[in-house]
Amino acid sequence: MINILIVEDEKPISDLIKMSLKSCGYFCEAAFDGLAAADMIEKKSYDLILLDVMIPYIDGFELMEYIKPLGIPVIFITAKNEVANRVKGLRMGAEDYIVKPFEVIELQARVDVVLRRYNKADNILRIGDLSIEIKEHRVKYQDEKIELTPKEYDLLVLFAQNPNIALYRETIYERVWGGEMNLGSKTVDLHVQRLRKKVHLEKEIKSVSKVGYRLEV
Amino acid sequence: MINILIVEDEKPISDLIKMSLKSCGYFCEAAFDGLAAADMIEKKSYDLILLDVMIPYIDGFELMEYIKPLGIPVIFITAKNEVANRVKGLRMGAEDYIVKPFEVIELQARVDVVLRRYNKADNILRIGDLSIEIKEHRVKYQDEKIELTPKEYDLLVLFAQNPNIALYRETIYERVWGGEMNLGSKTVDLHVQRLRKKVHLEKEIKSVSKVGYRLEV
DNA sequence: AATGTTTGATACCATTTTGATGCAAAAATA
DNA sequence: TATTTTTGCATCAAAATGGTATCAAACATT
Repeated sequence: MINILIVEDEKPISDLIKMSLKSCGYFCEAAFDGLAAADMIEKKSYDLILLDVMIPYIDGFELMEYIKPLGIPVIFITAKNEVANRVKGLRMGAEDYIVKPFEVIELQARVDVVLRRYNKADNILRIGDLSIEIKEHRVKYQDEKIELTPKEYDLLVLFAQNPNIALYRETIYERVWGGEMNLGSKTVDLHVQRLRKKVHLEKEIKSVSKVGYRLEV
Repeated sequence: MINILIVEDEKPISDLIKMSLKSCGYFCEAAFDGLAAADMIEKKSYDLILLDVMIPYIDGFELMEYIKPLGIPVIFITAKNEVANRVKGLRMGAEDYIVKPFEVIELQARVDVVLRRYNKADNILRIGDLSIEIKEHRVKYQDEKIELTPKEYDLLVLFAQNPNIALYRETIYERVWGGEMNLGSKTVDLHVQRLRKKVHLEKEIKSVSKVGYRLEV
């Protein structure tokens, strides 16, 4: 779950952002001044911070200095006429900025881009203690690397992308191997067995009689 | 020297950009339509492309598809009322966009940010005891100079700029050699072997079965 | 032209990946 | 419960893949 902190003193704007990002599946929290924001950042690690420059107590730039060493990406929120602030923000290491008033869809696109850049957005799939890093093409079970063969990896990604859905053998074959499955082939079964063991999902990958398999999470 | 390509059909704007980036120490070239741009990109490798969407012959989005596999960052240039285009550009993988008419200083800031992000500005890349001095085009292993051939060097830089990312053989070929890889060619493998030995990254450059290679740091 | 370097094709080997087979185990069904 | 169907799993051989040595063409340098 991706955590975004919105630091913005104008409540209507803060609410608008929160709503629109929630609708993209992100979890958001709001701070209405710099002090509150600093507190929240200390307590919890966020994946992204949306930061207005003109906020009470501690301004956005000061807060930025504090955030920078943490390596959390920041998108500045600035008013239309604040070119100098925008530039300053970028030079200070902000990933991006957005100008008030903004189109919601554009905000979403920018957030997606920054998260993608930081490998936060859908790059990591999780199933319990198992994590699949897509770009890295790497699978870990509690920080311990697991070596998978290409077919096993593809199969695992397919399950991870379709949790709780019963997948027909034919569907699995088509998606992982491509093309039609020979009638009576046990290729899929075989690979499921091997995968189950390697990634400790013996319980979770259930067989569905007559159909195929389902990953339960 | 950093090379920037400006793809923009309005001459005054193109000139303005060129002048302002030159004053920042960047080397700039201009293309006034999509076709010309495609030609230039083929001939030479740029560090950054500024791309207007509305250009003759081949539009910016099409061109973007072509640039994408090359791994060259793109900043879109859009008109004020083209929100949809901006969003589309970002979703297609643009690093950023800038809205016409823009403040010169802001353009400079954005260019700097993108270059920094791609480690183009930042001169020394490090992988353990290995250091790559980009400007000097020099590689050292614990102060001892290592002689690399041009292809080996490019390959190493590609890995260094994409640590922990699994790179497909096809991607590697496109980025280092340019153009399509012949099916079944072992050119990439061969160069990876030679590079591994020369720079003592036998352990770190891992092969990813059926995919390609990943530099682990 | 002669030399050395860079590059990529080819062939070969070791290793890994793969899927077929047969049978045991489990589950579904009568 | 008995029977049938389906799934789990060990074994093994074929196929695919990556690593390596060799070699010749392309290229630059003298």
